[in-house]
Amino acid sequence: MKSRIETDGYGRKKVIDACMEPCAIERGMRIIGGKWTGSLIYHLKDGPVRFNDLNRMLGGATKKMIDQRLKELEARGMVLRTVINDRPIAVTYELTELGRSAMDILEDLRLWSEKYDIR
Amino acid sequence: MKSRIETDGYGRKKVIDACMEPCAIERGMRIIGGKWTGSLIYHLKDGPVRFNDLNRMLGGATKKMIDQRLKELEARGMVLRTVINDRPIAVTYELTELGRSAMDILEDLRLWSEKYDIR
DNA sequence: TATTTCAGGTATACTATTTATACCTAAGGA
DNA sequence: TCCTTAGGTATAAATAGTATACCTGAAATA
Repeated sequence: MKSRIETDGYGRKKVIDACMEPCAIERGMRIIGGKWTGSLIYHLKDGPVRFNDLNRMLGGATKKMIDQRLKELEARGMVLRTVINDRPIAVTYELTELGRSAMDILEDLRLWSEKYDIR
Repeated sequence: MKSRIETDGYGRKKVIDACMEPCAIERGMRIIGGKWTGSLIYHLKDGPVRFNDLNRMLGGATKKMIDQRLKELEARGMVLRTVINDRPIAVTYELTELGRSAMDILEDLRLWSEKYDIR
């Protein structure tokens, strides 16, 4: 975020150093701000959860969405997928250290949302 | 976020109290997690900025996106639009108190993004 | 025994959001 | 005169998200 602005005598401003590609905020949001991603991470905060339980916990998200988000997070090393049993298949998802590192942001977001009654 | 989980002897878990509608995290994300919204707010942190300057600062977002996001944020009372001049038209956008209240979250997100080199 | 349920997903079709590109009006500068 | 700037809007195409149904194998229910 290097961009600066200078103002001339007429109140006109000039951008001195625009950020030409997604800045840190934007890059972060693309990860934890994807639809359902934040909720997903947040619901994993207390330890491993199984796929269908996540699905039930996030009323409103489809299995496809959950699946896709979990795969994204796994690919980024934020979530760990473990097959705990095949036949009957059973899988759990849990946060890695990196995944857990986002919890503070999400907790702040939750508090903010509740404080200002965001709907 | 009332949902709880109970585990039986086989590692199977049951959701006791699922959140059936978007929880606080999700509701918050729908506001500041929209594409470009976080960046937009963040770039307003140092005071009023004009439309085309925002457009230049957020390399990658189109005017249409910027316009739409600013209108959303204005409608939520997070941003204030002021016409400082007509003929030649000049408009500035700035954060309200509510808009400013989201800055801590965004600042944390920025630090997180940079610390873990999120791309 | 037959049907339904659950696990963890995938397939298909549809809708909504985002992007790319061009354009608008009025004023000012080269 | 032509080009640029301001603050947007219009149109079409690409991408993302949703709703719904379905798959395999095991186990519980009728």
